[in-house]
Parts: sequence; C-alpha cells; structure tokens
Amino acid sequence: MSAPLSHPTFPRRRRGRPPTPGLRDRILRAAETIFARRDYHEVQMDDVVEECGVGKGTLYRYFPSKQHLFFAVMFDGIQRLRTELETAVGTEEPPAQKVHRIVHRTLAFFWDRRFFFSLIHRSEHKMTGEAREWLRYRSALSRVIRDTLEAAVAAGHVRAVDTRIATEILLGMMRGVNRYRADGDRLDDLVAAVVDVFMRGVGTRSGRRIVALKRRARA
Amino acid sequence: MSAPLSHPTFPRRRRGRPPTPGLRDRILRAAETIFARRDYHEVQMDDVVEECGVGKGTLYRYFPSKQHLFFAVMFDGIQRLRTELETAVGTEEPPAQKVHRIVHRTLAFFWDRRFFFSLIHRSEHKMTGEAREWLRYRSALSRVIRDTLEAAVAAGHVRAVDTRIATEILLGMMRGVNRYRADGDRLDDLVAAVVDVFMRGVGTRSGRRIVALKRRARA
Amino acid sequence: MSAPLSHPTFPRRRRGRPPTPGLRDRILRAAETIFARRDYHEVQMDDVVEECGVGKGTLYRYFPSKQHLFFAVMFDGIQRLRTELETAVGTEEPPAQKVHRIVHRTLAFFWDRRFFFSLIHRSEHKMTGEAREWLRYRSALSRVIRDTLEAAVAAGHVRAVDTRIATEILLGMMRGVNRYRADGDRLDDLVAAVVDVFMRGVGTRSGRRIVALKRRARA
Amino acid sequence: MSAPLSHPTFPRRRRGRPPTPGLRDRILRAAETIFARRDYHEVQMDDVVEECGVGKGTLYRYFPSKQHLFFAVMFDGIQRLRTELETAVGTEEPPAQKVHRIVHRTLAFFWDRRFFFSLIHRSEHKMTGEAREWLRYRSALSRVIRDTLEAAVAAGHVRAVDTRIATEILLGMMRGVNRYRADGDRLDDLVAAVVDVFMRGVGTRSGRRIVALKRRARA
DNA sequence: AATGAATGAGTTTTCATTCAT
DNA sequence: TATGAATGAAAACTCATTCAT
Repeated sequence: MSAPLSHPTFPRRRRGRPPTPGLRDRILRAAETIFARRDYHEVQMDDVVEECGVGKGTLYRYFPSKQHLFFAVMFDGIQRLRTELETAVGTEEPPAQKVHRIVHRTLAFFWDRRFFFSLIHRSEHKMTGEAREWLRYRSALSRVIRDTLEAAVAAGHVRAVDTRIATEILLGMMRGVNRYRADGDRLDDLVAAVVDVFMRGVGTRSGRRIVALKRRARA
Repeated sequence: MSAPLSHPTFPRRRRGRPPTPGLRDRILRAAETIFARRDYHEVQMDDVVEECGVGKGTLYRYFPSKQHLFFAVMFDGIQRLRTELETAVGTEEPPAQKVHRIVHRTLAFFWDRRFFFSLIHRSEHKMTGEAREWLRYRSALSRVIRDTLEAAVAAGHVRAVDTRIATEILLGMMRGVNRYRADGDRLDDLVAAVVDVFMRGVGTRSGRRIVALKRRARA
Repeated sequence: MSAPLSHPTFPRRRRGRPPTPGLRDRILRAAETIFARRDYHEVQMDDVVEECGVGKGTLYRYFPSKQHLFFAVMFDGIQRLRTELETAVGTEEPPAQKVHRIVHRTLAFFWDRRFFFSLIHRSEHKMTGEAREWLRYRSALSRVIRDTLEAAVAAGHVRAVDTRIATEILLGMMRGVNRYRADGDRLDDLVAAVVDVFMRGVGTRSGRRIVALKRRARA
Repeated sequence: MSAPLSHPTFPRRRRGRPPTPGLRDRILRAAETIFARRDYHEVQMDDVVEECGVGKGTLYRYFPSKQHLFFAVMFDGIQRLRTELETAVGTEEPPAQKVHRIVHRTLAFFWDRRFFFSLIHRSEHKMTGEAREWLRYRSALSRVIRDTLEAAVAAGHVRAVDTRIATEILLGMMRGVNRYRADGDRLDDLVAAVVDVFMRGVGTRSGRRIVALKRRARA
C-alpha cells in the first residue's frame, strides 16, 4: 500500500491512511454556513454532515463535540474578522478615517451572517472553559476597535470618551442596523449611516471634518 | 347592556373549583425569570414548573406549548416596555429630552433581562404565525421611538436622518452597552453615554443644546 | 337545614343535597355512545364529561375510575341484550325458529355499536377482577344462545354438534357480517344470510324445513 | 443492464458500519409478539425495545413512529397469511376442498395471535392514509377467500350465495372459535367444526359430498 | 352533591455521541 | 482513516385522577 523503499522527504511516515488534506477546513466552512443560518440548537450534527458531505464519525474525529465544533467556527470567523480589521487599521491614515474602514469590514462580514452569534449567552452556571475563551476572543476583536478609538482620542479626532463603552456602542449600532435591516437596504448606505452618527457623536470638530472630507471624496 | 336579572358585577357564582387567582401571572413571571436567564432551548418546562411551584399540567392548562409560553412572556414583556415608553413620551417636554427618557426606561427594563431576546431569530423558513406576530410587536415598540425621533426632526432638534435606521441604531447602542457591560457599570452612566453619543450624532445644534442643559440640570 | 320537627314519610332523611335522580343513568348512556364510537384508549374522560354535560367530579363520584365506568357500560349493555334475548327465547316457538329471533335481536343491538367490544382482551397478566367478571357476563349471554341450541338438538332440529362451539360460530358470524358490512347492507338481509348459513350448517332436515317455512311466511 | 465496471453482485463495498443483518426483521418479529399479546395502547415502545434487545434509537431508525411500526407488523403479518392462502389455493383440487385448506391455514396463523387485530377500528374520523391502506390489505386477503368461493359456486359446489357476505361469515366464524376457544380445544377440531358448518351451510349437495369424502379420507 | 381547576406519573420521540466495519 | 449504523439519556406533552370551593 505504501512504497516500502524510501521516503526521503517525510521520514516520520505515519501508519494507516493519511488524513485527507483540507478536510478540517471543509468541515469548518460547511459548519459555518449552517450555524450562520440557524440557531445553535436548531442545527443538528446530521445537517453539518450532510452539508459538507463527510461521515459522522469523521466529524467527531476532527471535533470532539458539537460545542467544540461550534466554538471552532466562531473562533475561526472572529479571528478572520480580526485579521481583516487589523489589516484595515494598519495603515497610515488618520484614525478618524479608520473608523470607516472598520465599520465597512465588520458590516460586510456579518452581512450574510446575521444570526451568527447566538448561544454565546449559554446558561451562566455552566460557564465552561470554552465560553471563557469566547470572551477572550471577543475582547481581542473589540480591542482592535478600541485601540483605534484611543488613537483617535490621542490625535484629537475623538473626544475623551470611555473607549470601552464607545466600542460597545459602535458594535451595537452595527448589529442593530444589520439585524433589523429592511429588504432594500444596501451595505454602503448602512455603513455611511453608522459612521455618520457615530463620528458626529464621539468626534471632535477636527475629527468630524476629516470624516466629512473623506466622504465627499468617496462620492 | 346588562339584563337586570343576572347580576352584572357578580355575574353568576362560578361553579366548581375557582381558578387560583393570579396563577397565570405567577406562571408568566416565573417563566420570564427563567427565560431571561437561559436560552430558549436550555430552558426545560420542568424548570418553569419548579420556579413557580405549580403542577406541569397546570402549566399546560394555561399555555398549550412551550412556544406559546415563551411568546406570551415575550409579548407581555415587550408590551409592558412599550406602555412604559408611551407614558414616558406622552409629556410636553421638547422631543430631544424625550430621547433621554426612552433610553433610561429601556435600559432599566433590560438591565436584568440581558438574555431576554434569544430565539427571535428562529430558522427563517419556518416563519410561524407566532414569529410574525413577534415582528408586529417589535415594530410597535420601535414605532414609539421612531415617532419621537420624527417629532424631534420636525421640531428641528434632530437632523433629517432616516428615522427607521436611526431607531435601529439607538436600539443597537443600548443593546450593546447592556449586553457587554462591565461589572462596575452603573445604569445612569450608560444611559448618559448612549444619549450623549446618539444626540450628538443625530441632533442639530439646538437639539444638542437642549440635551446639554437638561444634563447639567440633572447633575 | 333539615326540618327538625317531623319527617314522617322518609324517617332517615340524608344530610346535604340529595343526589340528582337519574344522573347515574344519564352518565351511563352518554358513556355508551362515546365508547361505542371509539376505542377505550381513544376515549378521554373529558369526552364523556362533555357528552353528558356533567362535571368531572360528579363522574368520579358515580364511577370510581375509567375502567369501572367502561365495564359498567359493558355490563349494562350486555345485560340489556341478554334480557332481550331471554324474552325472545321465552316463547313456545320451535327452537329452530328462535335462532332467527336471536340473530335479529343481536345484530340489531350491535348495528350502532360496531366498535363496542374492544379492550376486552386487556393484557393478560393484569386479569383484574373486572375482566373476570366480564367473562362471566359474556358467558351468561352466550348461555342463552347455547341453551337454545341444546333445546334444538333435543328437539331434533339441530344435529348433535358441540353447542359451545356452535354458539361461538354463530356469534362470530354475526360479528363478521356486522363489523365489515358494506354501506348498502341492510339489517334484515344480513340476518337472513346468517340464519340461512347457520341453520343449513347445523340443522337437521326437519330443522331446516321449519326455518324455511318460517322464512316463506315472513316474505 | 449492469455496467461492466461496477461489479453487479458486490455492487460496491458499502462504506461505514454495515447494517446489522436481519435487524429490521428482528424488530418486526419482536414487535409482533408484543402487539399480539397486548392492545396497541397497552404496548410501550420500551417493551418492544426490551423484547428485541435493540436500542430505542434503532427502533426509530427503522420505523419512524409507533404507528408505523404497528402497521408494518400488521401488513407484514397479513401479507404472509395471504401468501400462504394463495399457495394453499393454487392447486388443482376441487374448490370445495380448498375451503378446508383456507380454514386450516388461517386458524393456524391466528392460533398464537388471538389479540392480533385491535386498533384497526381507530376513530373513524381520522381515517389516516395508513388506515386506508389497512383496508386495502384486508380486502386483498379476503379476496383470496372470496375468489375461491366464487370458483366453488361456478363449479356447482356452493350455492349461489353472496360471496362477499359469505366470506365475512367464514372469517367471523374462524375469529369466534379462536377468540373464545376453551383451554382444551385443539386446532384440528376447530378447523373441522368450522368447515363442517360452513360447507353444509353454503354448499350444494355435491359440494358437501366432496368435503365429506375428503374428511373420511383424512380420518 | 356538584363542579371544574390542579396535579404528576408515564409515554413517545429526538439527537449528540459511540461503535463496528 | 472514514463511514454510517446503533445507542440511550433527556425532554415535551397527556390525561386519569384528586382537590378546593
């Protein structure tokens, strides 16, 4: 079955059938589309199995439980979003403009994931390690936003508000307009609306001016 | 209207064992505390039964299914909140100040109901009649806010923004600060922060001034 | 509450409200129509309650359990049938003709009670006293038929068959034609068919002749 | 018919855990013994599970509900009986003798299934698809008998009776002697009794003679 | 006595997880 | 390794019976 003579590149050849490459990712992706559509408890492992065309045993070989799978999906997604945000933010633009990028990327990410975050509020008493880890991931994400806001404060673009609270306010705004958006709503309009209200709300005179200039340029 | 023979106030000595007075409300209240703590699917009917010290059959006598109970709790709660908001809004104050009242009442309502709204995003394809009714309730609630904003626009306190979107933004802000609030956060501070950002964000110069005056008065 | 002075006619006057006369029978009758339509387990006490317009507590005052009620209905019914059969049989006719009367009365009785006898075969291991009593009632009923057959044997109208088995055969025939009768089937035709086959089957030459004569007379 | 590449007899090494061979039949058999002993509503799925030593989930994997299981048992049983009857009837014997075979096979089949047919008379108003199918099965069974009788009429062994009614009469006779048989009753005696009465009842002179000859031969 | 509300043991069914190829 | 069959603990709901007027 396996060539007995030589295996120069991978000296430590494992026994048995080698793992199908990329299978873990395939599962993860399939699970994401499922979890993004329905609530955690509405999703059945059979659905995931069907969506990604893999055997149930295989699923459990890669993820030891439904919860593990779910959190893996969440972490993966939030990680990707964080990476995107970090990229968006790692430029030389003035901080006030970065807010626009943040809002755009975030809303775009959740555009097709409106129901992505359920379950997070699991019964408090069984705050498992996983749930704690979720909080860590989440705050790593919001950290990116918060840091941007702090830089904006330092640059005099944003008033001296509590950046933690301001971050939650911004995230909440985005969730609100996305979760209950109307059929005709378009991404760019909602982005504009959110940025507009938020930056007027927390910006200084100069911060607001920067955003306004940028907007005019875009249009 | 009432026949003189059958006494209207004591219409007729009801026969059989009379219903335990207030039992329906007791169940509703117990269910609310349970549903507010855990996700719909984590809640078991036995929990509700235990919480309000009533027999399981009785539960089902008043609410024919778990879903019915859940929606009854939701509708009841949202109804109460709407009534509160309508009261808060039915004054002669300038519209800009009403926003403060709205935010205060709403945040106070959800302060102990952080996990109150789950499940609302049930799988879309089984949009049952109940779910549709939920949307009606929800929009009746947001209507109160939206009307206030429109009055504020008319009064020149708020810019000519899309009030539907502005409403979702405001609701989202409140949800955000409440859902992920820190341990030390106090209600009044979060109210102030939300009103501050929102009214600066959407207010006109005069609208902002009114809110600022009021705030100074409160302090 | 009770007149203290004199009660000449009913010296032992009971306390409290006197029982509603005829209530027991009303319940029994209502239960019969219900049980005749549906299987024991399909019938709910609430159905019975509704059918006879009596309170549930009252039902249980007269019959201590669903089983008791059911058996009371059965016994009552079978008793009435037995009485009818005894009347039908207590004439001076030749025995062979009595068979015709038996079949007619029995089929007429079950015509609207096609599903009357279910449950009789309760789980064998819980052969309660009630079930035993049922067997006694049932054999009292079949006894009437069997006696008639024995008289017919003695009279030379019926061959020397095992009358116990012949009785079951006759009862089985009747059940069969009634249970699976077609929509257009009329009582008299089925009676004729059953009597015809049965009497040819067990009758002697003279017995058959008697039945045939009678039939011609009827037509 | 079969592509040469995919081997027809071993079509393709089925993947995953192979179904336990004969499990469906094992369940069906276990369910039959249970349902044959107790009434539908007295039977609990746990009983079936225990009887065939299979997990509850497995039960539901093969039969999606209690009703489905029940009807599967019924259809299976009645099917087998029909096959037996068709075999018994598919000979060159004179029709009158076939009746004897029919009675023998049928009584033998029900000998240990005395309580097999309950529930069939479910509440009429909910004539589900399954119940309708039951009627089809049942009439397919009785059809075999009826056809035999018609052949017997054509052959001059049976009088010109209504064969539909005669069939129900015969089935009813068999049910009666079996359902209320005494402890000492033996199958052959009951078969003889039923055939005797029935064939005398419906037979012509020549039909009776044939049966009588056959009986003497058997003895 | 009569009534209808209240009760909870008991049943069907689901679905995450394990197991045999 | 990958697969799908097998499993059983857990959960919603029913309904005969009891209880408070």
